Order: sequence, then structure tokens, then C-alpha cells
Amino acid sequence: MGRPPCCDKIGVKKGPWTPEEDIILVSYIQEHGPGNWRAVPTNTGLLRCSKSCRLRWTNYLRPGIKRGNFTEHEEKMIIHLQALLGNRWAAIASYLPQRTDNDIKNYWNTHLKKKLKKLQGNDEQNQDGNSVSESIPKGQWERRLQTDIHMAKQALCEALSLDKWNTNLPDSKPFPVDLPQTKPIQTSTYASSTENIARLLQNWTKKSPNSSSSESTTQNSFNNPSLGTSSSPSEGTICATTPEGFDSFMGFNSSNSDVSQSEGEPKFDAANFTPETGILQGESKTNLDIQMPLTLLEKWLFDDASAQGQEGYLMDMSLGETADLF
DNA sequence: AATAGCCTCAACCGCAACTGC
DNA sequence: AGCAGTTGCGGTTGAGGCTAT
Repeated sequence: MGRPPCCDKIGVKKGPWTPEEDIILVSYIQEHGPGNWRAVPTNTGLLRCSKSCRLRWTNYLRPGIKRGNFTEHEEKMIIHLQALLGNRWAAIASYLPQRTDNDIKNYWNTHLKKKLKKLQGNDEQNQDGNSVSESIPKGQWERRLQTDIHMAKQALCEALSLDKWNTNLPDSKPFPVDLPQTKPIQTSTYASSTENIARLLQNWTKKSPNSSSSESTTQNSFNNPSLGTSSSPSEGTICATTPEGFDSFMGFNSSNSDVSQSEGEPKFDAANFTPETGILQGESKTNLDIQMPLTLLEKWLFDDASAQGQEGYLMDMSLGETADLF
């Protein structure tokens, strides 16, 4: 009937992961791909529950995770996505492929919430950070639906674009880890030492036998976890977090975005969209057509990326109250 | 130098959603 | 349809680092 006991088992280890455990876990995932988490503790001998293994992988070990300071652009995205979607961190994370939902959630709770509160306090508005979304009672289900559609579409696009990525990224590594350039800001504990994992991952790519022949499978399995073991529709979220694939496909890079040149990207006619109706109109018409241009939100964000530095770019949104934060 | 309070974030918990039978 | 097992998600916690005194 009830859920099986997971983390309250005797002998199940809790707390911070050790390097050894990380190695075991990543080795296993390299071999079998992510998924089937239930079997991971059994097959690896890790004294961790399946949940803990999955969390460790998705929030920390997964290749391509960007750590450290959030850029201003990322901040903007989070604030507005939060306003749009509420505390749906996984959905928000799907727009920030290098960030995990946990990271975004933490960043929101520790930084942005305060920032908003402060700024809104200056405006003599007694609202906490969450109330931004609460101030828009209408269409919550619509936004939810929109996000789900977006994730599904994104997953589909990625699945169909793998070949393109591979050709676009001739020197892409099986583990596209950009970790060394994103040093953790402060902590020296292992849990924050991404270099360890980067080294780990690089070693695996080297020692991986017949890497040339099996590269595509391995790479796909890592770059796009949903392909290997997809069993859940919400895998789109994970799929969407594929870092390089996402970047190359979307022409998006949070730190250095150049959207205007996105070659081969479907053309988007922003004029046909209005903030309130564009999303749903576009989505309902297209029925997940992968030739469908970017959603309004994506377009909107890309426009921002290309015109970074311009203020007031978000005022068109119905949630304009956050637009003047920066 | 000591330490108290604050801050950050990795990890945990519990519920919801999903899937297969 | 209903149950059991699995996975995903969001809220919360607490250990450890940082900062002010």
C-alpha cells in the first residue's frame, strides 16, 4: 500500500557523499546510463538509497552542471520565470540548462527572494517574493500546461537533433564538463569541489575503451539521459538540462549570448505574438510541431540576451512589476 | 584569537505523479 | 479500475563556512 521505506532503512548511509561514492556512482551510470535508480544501490554496493543516488547525480555529478555565481541574465530569467511559473523549479531549470532545480531554488530562497523583498519594500509594496506569482490569479493551469508543452517539445527537439549536435560539436567530449572554468566560489569541502568530478569524468573518457565506436551511444546517454532510459514523460526536464546540446541547439549561452545569428533556427515572428496570448496560441496550434518557432518566453529571453543591458525589456509581460529590478 | 550569529547549499523528507501489471 | 513500485518535485533542514564584534 504505502510507499516502500527508502531512506529509513537500517544501514542506509546519509549525509555528504564521499569521493569514493561519487566514483562508484558515476562509474555505474557511465556503464548503464542514468535511470533505474532502484537498482543502483544494489548493483553498486553503495549504502545509499536510490533517491539519494538520483539526487546526487542530477544535482551534482551530472556533466555540464554550472556552479558558482549566477549571472545577471540568469537572475533575470529566474525572477521572471518564477513570476510566470511560480515555484516550479524543475520547469524553471529547464530554461537554464546548466543549472539544477535545486540550485535555482536555493538561489531564489537565499538571494532573489530577499532582493525582491527589498526592492518591493522600497516600492512600499508588502509582498514577499512568492507573491509575485500569486498576484496573477488567472491562468495558472495555462502556464502549467505551457511549461509541460515546452518541456515535451524540447525533449523531442533534442532527441531529433542529436546528430546535428554531434556534427556541430566535433571536439565535444563525452563528458562536456566545463567545470574547471566555473570554480566553486568559496567552499573547500569535497561536496563543492567540482574539479574532483571533472577530473574523474575526464579520466573516464580517456580510459573508456573503443571510445570512438561507442562514443555516440555513451555520449548520447550522458548528454541526453532521457534517450537511454526514458520511461517518464517528465524526463523532458532532464533532457532539457542537456548543456551543450541545448546551447548549440538554441544558440543560447547565459554568459555570452548571441541570438541573432542562430543559424538554422526556425524564424520567429514576434509580431504575431502578444504576451498574454502568444504562448498558448502558438502552442495549441502547433501541436508539438518541432518546426515550431520558439515559444514566446524563449523568444523573449533570447531577445533579452541579444539586447543585454537594455532595461525595461520585460515590461511587456503581464508581470511587469519585476521588470524594474535591475 | 575567540565566538556568536548569519549565510549558503547539499542533502533529506514526504507527497504527487507516473507506469506497469 | 485499482494496486504496487518507481521517479520527480518542492519544501525544509542542518552542517560547515563566513563575517562581524
